[in-house]
Amino acid sequence: MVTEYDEAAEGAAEEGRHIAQRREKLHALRAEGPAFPNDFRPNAHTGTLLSEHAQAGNEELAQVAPVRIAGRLMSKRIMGRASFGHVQDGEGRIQVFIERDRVGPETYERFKHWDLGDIIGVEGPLFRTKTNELSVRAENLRLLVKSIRPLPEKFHGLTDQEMKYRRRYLDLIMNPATRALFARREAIIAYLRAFLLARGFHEVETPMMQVLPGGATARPFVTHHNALGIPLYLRIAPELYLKRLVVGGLDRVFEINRNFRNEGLSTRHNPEFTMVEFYQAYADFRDLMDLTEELLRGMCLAVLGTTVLTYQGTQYDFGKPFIRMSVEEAIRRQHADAPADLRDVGALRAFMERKGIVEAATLGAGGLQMTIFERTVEAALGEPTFITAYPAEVSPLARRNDADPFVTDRFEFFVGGREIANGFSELNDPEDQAQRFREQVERRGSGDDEAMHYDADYVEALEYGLPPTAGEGIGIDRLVMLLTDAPSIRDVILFPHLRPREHG
RNA sequence: GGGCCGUUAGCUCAGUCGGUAGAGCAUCUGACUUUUAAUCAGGUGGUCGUUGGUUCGAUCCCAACACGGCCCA
Repeated sequence: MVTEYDEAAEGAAEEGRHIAQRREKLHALRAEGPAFPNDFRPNAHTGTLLSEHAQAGNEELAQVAPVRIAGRLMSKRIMGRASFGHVQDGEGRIQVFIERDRVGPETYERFKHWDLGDIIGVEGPLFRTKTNELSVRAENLRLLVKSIRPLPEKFHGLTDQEMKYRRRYLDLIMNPATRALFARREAIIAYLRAFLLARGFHEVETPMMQVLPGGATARPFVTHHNALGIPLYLRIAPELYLKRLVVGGLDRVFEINRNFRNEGLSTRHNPEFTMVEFYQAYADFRDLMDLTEELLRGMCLAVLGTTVLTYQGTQYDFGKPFIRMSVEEAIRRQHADAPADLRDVGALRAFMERKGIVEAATLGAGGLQMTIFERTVEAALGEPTFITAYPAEVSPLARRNDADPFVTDRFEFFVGGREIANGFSELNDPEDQAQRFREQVERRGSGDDEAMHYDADYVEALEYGLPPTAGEGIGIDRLVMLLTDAPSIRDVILFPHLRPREHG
């Protein structure tokens, strides 16, 4: 039986000698006065100090006013009546030099019993040591927070993947690379937001809890609203709400937020993931391909400083024009022996049998094409590539192509064999939309629990008139993986979902 | 869902061809006023993932389970 994670019980069971010793030190502190003071105000950060005084020698440093820094004690080297240590704050770490005769014997004695991980405040002038390291010569020294749990070992740090994910704070304390990765994630999202705002898009928030889950084909999470006595679904996509806003006259909208899909956990899937979706009226899927190309190229340049990125040992060039080809073209390019008629169900099934691809019996030609594409083509799409002309059968919200109604005006964007974005000219014909929903409901009836529901409220909105619009979604986590060379989606999500730990 | 690998001290790991375990760091005591994985001397610390089985005896062999990692679907 899965029991709720009992932190207190687990903590007590884990407490060994180290924690007991530190607890005793904390109890001693309590006896002396407030053990968790909050009156120390640093006036500097380590990273800034290090960069501002990178060139300064001791003569220049003598002219600089004393600094006050605060942070975690990460190393401690006691050499009799003087000691060195490193203090780490949000920007990095700086060395502090502590002399008994300067801070006084009482403070010095206390310092000797502080532990790695304790949060301290240090005040004093900057100087350079014999080995030329910029350091703070402590004049005042205070313990601000007693840490009662020991940090991971200082040299190897924290390498256990599970613990990095479960106790991300430790990962952030111990591994500067983790902090750098999430800083880059922040920069990517900031760039994206600035890019869209600069082009007149409005940032909005739409419901995360929905009466009908829609906008994508995926299984939702279900929750329950007590007062209303109804089930509510965590959204699988914001799409249908964003398009309602376009009906309402917000011609350009976007939302950056979480979606929830009830799927397995893997290096590429987290049940909640971050997407940006944006909609632009009076534009089509081609306009969005151009926009996407500009966005990603600019983002690479801004975030990486280059348009050539390396992911897991392979280079991808975002500087040259992205490849564009249709689904059918891509299948033909991959398979010299592909059927002459890629829309003939019999021919497709025969082909799949030859290739050993198993598919659901209910699929039509479009669905079969997509199965072939997903199983055999996707992984081979290395360089930045737009795949276009997706079958209408698998694109229930996309506008049909005027010349070829078998396909829709839709694209997906791939790099390194992975789907990063999905966009299309929106279906704004309410009668066609109603028909597509009916087909989805039929599919749902025959056992496809990822198929969509009939959203009458959305169809009604379309009946007021949705301007010709193009929309797109970009998976932020996968994009961040790409731009940070992260092998797992868990590396780019601060608190990825893991199976809860059982105990007892 | 399937395959492979892993789980030993707070952390990083070694090890036992079956006889209840070691190192480094951390921690504790002592020495040391420019060190930086500080150094030197001494000490403490483990139900070896869980549950069963085999055995005189299991951390080691076997099975199941749990959790994680990688690969595949």
